[in-house]
Amino acid sequence: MLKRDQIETFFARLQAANPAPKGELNYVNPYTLLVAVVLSAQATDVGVNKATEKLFQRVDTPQKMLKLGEAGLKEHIKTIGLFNTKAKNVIRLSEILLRDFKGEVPQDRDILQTLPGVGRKTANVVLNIAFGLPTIAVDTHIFRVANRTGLAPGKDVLKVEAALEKRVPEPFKLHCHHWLILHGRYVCKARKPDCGRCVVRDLCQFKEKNV
DNA sequence: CTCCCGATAT
DNA sequence: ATATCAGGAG
Repeated sequence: MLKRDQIETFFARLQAANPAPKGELNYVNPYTLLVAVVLSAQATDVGVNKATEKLFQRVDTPQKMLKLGEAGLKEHIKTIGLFNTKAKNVIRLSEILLRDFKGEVPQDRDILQTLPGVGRKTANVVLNIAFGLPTIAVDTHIFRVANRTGLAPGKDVLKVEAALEKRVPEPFKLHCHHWLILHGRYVCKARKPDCGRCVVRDLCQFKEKNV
């Protein structure tokens, strides 16, 4: 496990490498962000953006989504994996938002998690990105980076989230999600980690460091 | 733990 | 050919 001063250095370097980190999923408002994140499960952001580009031009509210309908939605997202269940979830989720929340996205994690297709990770992303809260969403990339480096080891995503919550210094909390995910996607990759270009290589506890 | 399930990288 | 991709539900 990394020490406190090492963690400070860790994030200071990621911040220096990427001062204004942003996610790579496209959206136009909290609702479309929620939909985009639901669609992004086990899919690449590039693939999701390709499908949502046309979709969000026409559909950016729960009302319009219900007007489009499940069949219409599937037509838009059929290139995304797991599209059948995702389409069902988005339609049902939109019905609930419209009926119980005046068509708006609740700013509450427990409520968000009651929506179909929305788990803890998706809820945390929406709270962080759409509403600016310092929640830490642990996806596949962050789980891998946290464990590999020794930043915040844990056997499951909940434990990693708790460890990050404890160990990430306050000034870095708001954007740590983006720094970690981008680092995981482009440098600390699942298959072939690019340790040669890693800015925290000297701190990292990964045993099989590549050249 | 299994199922969902297309596109992309390796 | 196969592992992986901004996971969640039964």
